[in-house]
Amino acid sequence: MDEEIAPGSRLPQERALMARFGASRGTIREALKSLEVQGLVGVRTGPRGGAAVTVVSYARAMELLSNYFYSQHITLADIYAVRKILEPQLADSVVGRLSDAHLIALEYTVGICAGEPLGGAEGRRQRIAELDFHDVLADACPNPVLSFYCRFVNGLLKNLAVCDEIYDRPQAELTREGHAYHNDLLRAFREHDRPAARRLMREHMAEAERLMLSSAAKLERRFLVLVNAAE
Amino acid sequence: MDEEIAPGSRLPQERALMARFGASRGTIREALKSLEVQGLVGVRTGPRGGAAVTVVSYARAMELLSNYFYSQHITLADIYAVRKILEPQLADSVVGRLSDAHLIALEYTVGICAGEPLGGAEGRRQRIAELDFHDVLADACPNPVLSFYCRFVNGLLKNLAVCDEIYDRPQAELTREGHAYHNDLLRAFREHDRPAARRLMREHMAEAERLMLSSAAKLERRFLVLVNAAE
DNA sequence: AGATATTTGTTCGTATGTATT
DNA sequence: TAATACATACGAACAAATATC
Repeated sequence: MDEEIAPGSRLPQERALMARFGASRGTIREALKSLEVQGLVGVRTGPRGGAAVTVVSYARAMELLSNYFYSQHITLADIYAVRKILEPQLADSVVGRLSDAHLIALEYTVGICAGEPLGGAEGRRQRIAELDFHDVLADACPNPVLSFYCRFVNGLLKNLAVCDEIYDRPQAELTREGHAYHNDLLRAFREHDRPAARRLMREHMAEAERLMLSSAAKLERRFLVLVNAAE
Repeated sequence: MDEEIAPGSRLPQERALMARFGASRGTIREALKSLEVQGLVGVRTGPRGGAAVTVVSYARAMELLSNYFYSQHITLADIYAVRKILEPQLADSVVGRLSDAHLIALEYTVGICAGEPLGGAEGRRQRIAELDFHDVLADACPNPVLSFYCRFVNGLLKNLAVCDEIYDRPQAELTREGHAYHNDLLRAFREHDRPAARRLMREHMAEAERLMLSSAAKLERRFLVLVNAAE
């Protein structure tokens, strides 16, 4: 029973499925398409092709769940209300569990954010790298639910329209504060200092929330000025 | 632009889509199937039928995300690590925001769990009602991310195999404690007592975690005894 | 490297079922 | 009840991709 749904195991080819279910090609293909969209199977052409059971990837889960949130109005305050409580728990959970590869990946993202605060496309790369730091932690987290929840909010911050506008302009304080906190967190992880990791992350999130909300408010005011000027 | 993706707006019929994209019926239908599985459109037959844009429902999002977690090994400890931090925040966020309908729904679930602790199918209904209490809170939560995160872990607790085994046997302490906490929470919500709501929920989750982990450990021991006896 | 066989991908024409009017 | 409009399903054929020899 378990072997039947083991990743990598292959489904019968279309012709066999047609015979098995007494359905036409089109119907079988629609069913396979459904499974494919859900990320449950992958389909290849050619000899030894066909549908094979796959593990649903994080990327696919993220895409599908994003569709749900598309119709919900999400604010920066909503996101940070969640991050403020999840991220300290995440930091706690990875203490003593970071491999050398994880530490190198963390260092790499810190390095990208080391220089001067930048705007435009370069600044955006800095912001993404900051979020990648947190993605690495989620990657090392042994709790699958906590890990997904954290990565998903990171994804929201990478894609949200409001954030794009903020990321477009240089964020001096945000960049400096973020870099300092990530450095301190890295040290805490190296020294297996669980209380410090938790505390630093809590402060980091509180500061990030403050600065992001402040930037968003500035943009809002600029927008209102433009609207008033147009009237 | 916005009106084009407004829920309820209808897509061109299949024949029109065939002309628009220069594709055959089968190809168009596979594309529509993809959108349908993602919960983005609903398709009806008959006159005034065809594909219409829909809002992705919570139920669909839950199903699709469940596929992702199917391949991840989730423990009760994982779930409660998340619930312990999310639910107090949820309780806080709904203070002063519960409608009469919400309060009635909460009362209803509390009523189901009022009697003697039961096992089997009846006991399972009690456990589900306990989780429905938390679902109502999520329903009233103004933060879409927090709301979904809480409801999803509730869904995990409703479906997890380990939980089914626990729910099958009468859980005296779990039932009594849960009923008491839900009653106290209800009072805190009525009195708009934010600190009390947060504190009660924190204690409630800590107790629930303790009792659930203890029950799971008992089942584990019983299982081991059976295995040893069989050898 | 190239020919070949295998399997999915796409198309067309047609027939059937179903909901609205 | 009958007519209409639309999705749903079928089957045969051809095109494209890909592994194997």
